[in-house]
Amino acid sequence: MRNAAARDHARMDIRELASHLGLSIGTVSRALNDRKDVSPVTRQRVIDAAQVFGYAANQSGRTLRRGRTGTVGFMLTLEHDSAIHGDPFFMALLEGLQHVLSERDLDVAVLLARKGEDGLTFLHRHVSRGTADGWVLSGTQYDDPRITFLLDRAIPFVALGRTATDRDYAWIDLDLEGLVTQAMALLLADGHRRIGLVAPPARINNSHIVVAEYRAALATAGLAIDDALIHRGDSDEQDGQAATRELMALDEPPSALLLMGETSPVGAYRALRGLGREPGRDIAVIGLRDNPTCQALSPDLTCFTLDLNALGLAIAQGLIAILERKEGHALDPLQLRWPMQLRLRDSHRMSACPTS
Amino acid sequence: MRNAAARDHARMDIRELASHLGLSIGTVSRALNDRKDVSPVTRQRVIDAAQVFGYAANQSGRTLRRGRTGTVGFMLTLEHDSAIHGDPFFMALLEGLQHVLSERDLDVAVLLARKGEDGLTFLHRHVSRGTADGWVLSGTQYDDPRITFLLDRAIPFVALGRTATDRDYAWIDLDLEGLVTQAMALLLADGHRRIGLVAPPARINNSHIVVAEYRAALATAGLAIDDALIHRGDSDEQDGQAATRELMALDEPPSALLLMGETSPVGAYRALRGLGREPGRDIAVIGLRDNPTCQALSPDLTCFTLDLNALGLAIAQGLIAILERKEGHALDPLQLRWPMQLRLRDSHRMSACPTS
DNA sequence: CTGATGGTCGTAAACGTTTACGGACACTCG
DNA sequence: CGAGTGTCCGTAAACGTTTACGACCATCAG
Repeated sequence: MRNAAARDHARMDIRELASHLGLSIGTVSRALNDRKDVSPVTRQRVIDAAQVFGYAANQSGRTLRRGRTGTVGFMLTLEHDSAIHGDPFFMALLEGLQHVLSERDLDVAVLLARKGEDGLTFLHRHVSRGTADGWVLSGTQYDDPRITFLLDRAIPFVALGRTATDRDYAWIDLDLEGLVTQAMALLLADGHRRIGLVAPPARINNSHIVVAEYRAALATAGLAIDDALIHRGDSDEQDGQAATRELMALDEPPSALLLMGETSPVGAYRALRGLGREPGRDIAVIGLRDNPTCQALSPDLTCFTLDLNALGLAIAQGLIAILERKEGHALDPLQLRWPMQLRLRDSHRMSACPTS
Repeated sequence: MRNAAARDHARMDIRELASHLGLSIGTVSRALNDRKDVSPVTRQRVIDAAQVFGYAANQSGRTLRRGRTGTVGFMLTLEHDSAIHGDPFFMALLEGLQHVLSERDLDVAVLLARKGEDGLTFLHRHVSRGTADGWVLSGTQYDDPRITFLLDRAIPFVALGRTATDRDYAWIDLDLEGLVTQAMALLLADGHRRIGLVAPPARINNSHIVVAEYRAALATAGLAIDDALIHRGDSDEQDGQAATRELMALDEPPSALLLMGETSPVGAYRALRGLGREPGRDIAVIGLRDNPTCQALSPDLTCFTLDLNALGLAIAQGLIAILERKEGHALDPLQLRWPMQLRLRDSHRMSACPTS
């Protein structure tokens, strides 16, 4: 027996709400979803009652019927691969995302891969369950099976980072080419001839881009390339420290370091001081990004700045374009290298100018 | 006409899978959900087929029927209130959470409040929609309406941080009492008599706890309390800097600083150096936590350590206990002050011992 | 007065699962 | 041989929505 008074404190039904109002569930639903075929006064009455009773349409019922969830999934594998990941204030990126998506009545859900769960398995599970209407991928690998999986199933998504595939899809990546080019130009102009590069691990796509651009910059300047000056590692603090030690132990150590990991500069500072050398005085250091961690460094780290919030906005807009495209209508996907500005601070200057 | 061949590339149905196998949907469902009344060979056949076709039960259908979502919501308001929040590596906490919940086949979804959306509105929306079976609340305020809301609706949840209510509910909070006591004992033993305190803003519950404990420590030591030495602020870098400047400008500036914000020490270092004073030499500094940001500081910051992963595990276990309790069975809720260890590094030592 | 029109609303059929129930069949035991 | 007992499976009714469809009524033109 369906009786409002007899029911306990469970969540309120649309049926219950309708009976309270003396209306049919159809009318209630139409009123709440802003559809026509409802008189203005009835509509207002329904909205008010929903407000009073704290009713909101059950997500599962609505999703089941509508065929879409109203949710965008942000996939988070808890490996510290991505450049963005380790950053606490990738929160700012989420903020930007949610800001735009809110206007379309979409929610953002950050989904966590389970312990030991492969990224593809994770995505597979959520996609076939229909957890979200669209996806934001982060931490993209050099050869990332998730991309082809989503493309094959025609699931809307935007990837944060490029991969090695030649298929067309939407991605936004940091403009690492421009970034390395700018940094190298600065160091070369300052007279540096031996520049150490600390790059991400080879499984990350960024690694290849960074190294290629580094080589190109040297070649353009007519300088020889010494592979011993190129280090690939986990792009964290520990690796930054180890890499710096390794590079400084060379017969001809570098006079400048370019560190492409978020927290690598912290380790580099530590390693340099362990060797009795002060960054910004004995050696030039350029970092990747002025994340909060690097902002704590002294002397101030010369590095690039990034408006994470704006990046989040762009991702959201790209995803919305895909979600809202018409059926047959093709769409050239968003493919954007996100520019970053070089901020000159203290760590790249040298008291004593190096001689080659 | 329901025809497998005629259907396009949409997600696979349980009906479609069943017809492929020549079984009824009931049997397929039972096989996949590990229920009895299915022969072993049939079960294996179904599982294999699901694997091959990449089938996973639609989340909405399942949730609708079962009455539970299999998801735990982690509520994230993007204000930088909480001590944990601003920390990127609150990721470690999520990792611990997911680790335990995975064993119960639960997923973690971090839900973001919309731009300008009140925390209570956000929670209200998701709870009445039935987004998750249980919730983890972070960034709890001194007087937090979310707590009473969830209690009234009998929704399972664990709060990360205490509030001012006297009702019984499950929470885990940092053991700020022990933390302040330890730090004050250390500083007092070192002969410090004027100790500056940088506390969170008054709307945060922690603020009251910290200040009370600070006062108690001074009283126990038989020292007078100078309210001018107590600063309340946003517990971020900017505020740490401003607070330090302010405290050092007093007629009798403190000889030691106790900073209860995650990134406050960064600002404090900056401010002190701006005044020509070196932390760990001219003044003693103790920070809250060795988060990645503070790990970049030099000299090394004396502060507390926290196993975020273990904290996540504890939260998950507390939540599971609530989710799995029997109907009539009462349960004394988890209420835990999480201990933190003081790590002595360099910033609390002083070359010249202060005289009162 | 009659038929058409338009505005409101109720009815019922989906959406994809899970699960209580019952049926078919094989086997065992008296 | 009959009844009882399992095992395995199919049937159908939920779960809470949205929405196509049709019914009803008032209004209005002819």
